[in-house]
Amino acid sequence: MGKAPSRKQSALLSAAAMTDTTQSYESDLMRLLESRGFIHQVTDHGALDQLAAKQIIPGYIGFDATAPSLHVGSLVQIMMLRRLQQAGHKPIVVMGGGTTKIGDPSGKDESRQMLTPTIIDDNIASIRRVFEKLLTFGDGPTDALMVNNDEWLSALGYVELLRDVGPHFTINRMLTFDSVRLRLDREQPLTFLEFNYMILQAYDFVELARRYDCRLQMGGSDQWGNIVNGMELGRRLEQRELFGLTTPLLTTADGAKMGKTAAGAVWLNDDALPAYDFWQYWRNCDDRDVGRFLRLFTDVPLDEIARLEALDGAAINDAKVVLANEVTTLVRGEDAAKTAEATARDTFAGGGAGEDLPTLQVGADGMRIGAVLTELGFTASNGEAKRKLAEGAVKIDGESVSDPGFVVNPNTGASIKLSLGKKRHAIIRT
RNA sequence: GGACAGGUGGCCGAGUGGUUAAAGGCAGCAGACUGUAAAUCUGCCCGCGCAAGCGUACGCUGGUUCGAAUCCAGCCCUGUCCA
Repeated sequence: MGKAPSRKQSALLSAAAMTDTTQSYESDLMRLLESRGFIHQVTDHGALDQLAAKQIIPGYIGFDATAPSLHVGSLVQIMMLRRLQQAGHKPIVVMGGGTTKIGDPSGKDESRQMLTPTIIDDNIASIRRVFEKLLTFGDGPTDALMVNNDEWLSALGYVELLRDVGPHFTINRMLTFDSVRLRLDREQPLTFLEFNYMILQAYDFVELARRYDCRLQMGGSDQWGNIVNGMELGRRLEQRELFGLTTPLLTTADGAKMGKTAAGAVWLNDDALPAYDFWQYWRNCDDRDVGRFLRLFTDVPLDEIARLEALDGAAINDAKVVLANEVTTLVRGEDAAKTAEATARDTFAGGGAGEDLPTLQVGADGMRIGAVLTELGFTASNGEAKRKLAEGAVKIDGESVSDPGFVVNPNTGASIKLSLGKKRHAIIRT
């Protein structure tokens, strides 16, 4: 309650600051990015603004192909490409098929596993499905494009690469990069293989500039070094001015990296995470994150966001519902969002059980409650299930159950609502 | 190739012969309070088993010992310095 005035004040202040910086840009692109909180660092604000004001800029972001789906941690970058297209420019999605064969040292505690080409190709095809929801692909001047850097990287000759690119990198400089230093400081191995990653990544920018007249690379703030490398290499090899822009490193208000929950990563693909869980992820975000997330991850107008994030106390929950609905609609589709919202309403507000809850079929003889919990993924093991039972965290149709011998056995045709804690619910049927 | 330091549970990090399934912290889960928030306090936090109990675990393999994460040997891996 006491916080109310300061929250309102800060909203006003940020609105004022927003107007201020926004007015200093000529291009729709820079105004849009600035006002929605996408800009952390830009290599040359003014020049990029000028260029964006007078021509279509092809810009790219690189993505991993290490898994069949990207997760929420990549959503800022995806949205960045969406904004680029919204502002009338051309987004290029670069899939790191070639670099995935090597592994990226950036901030990783251990070397990435190398994947076979078949797996990488499958991953790329799967990841593409999310991009198709958020970007418009095609052959037009501002249509999105997806390319695999394996196309050019695997064709490179070692001697040629050394001759053309090698002279432009110094080891001294490379050693100063965070991605490298982190590994050295932590006394973790960094192989020559991985060390070369930054060279290949820089080369991507050169190749994209040649092929598509790509002028801009974007990425997370941890990619700044790589981006600058690419720019400089491109400038030297192509005599062309290139730009780099990074997004703020996105952490939740309590400092954690985005996209991790108890159950694991918050995957974007619908076959990797149920829509209900995806929706819940956003619904459960920290109060302090709502406004920022609305600006970054939804197309809700700024004045509406300003209103939503100024809501006080429990009313901020309305803003979280809007956030969950909007993001889920963008990434999973409108139907998924509606069903998830309805389920949440039935379950939390109504105390019932919505249709979108996870469902488990048990046999005619029922199933021991510990096994049910583990089967649902609510607990990791039978032992944990028993602990939760002892803690009184498990409820059947709202009634606490603590007996580990309890057998869940719904009547035929009927269903039982099983809950672990306040947030995790499931439906059990025979 | 040599010298030195080191490899402990998801992570960090104590532990140098027994009451050690292994201190402490972080992360996580649950309970209380709330608003499906944050903060705070409390409990839990290897697996199997209703339970008694059993099985695994301190880089790997052997050995010493009634008993080892702890001692010994060999090996593997990492770091720093030297060549």
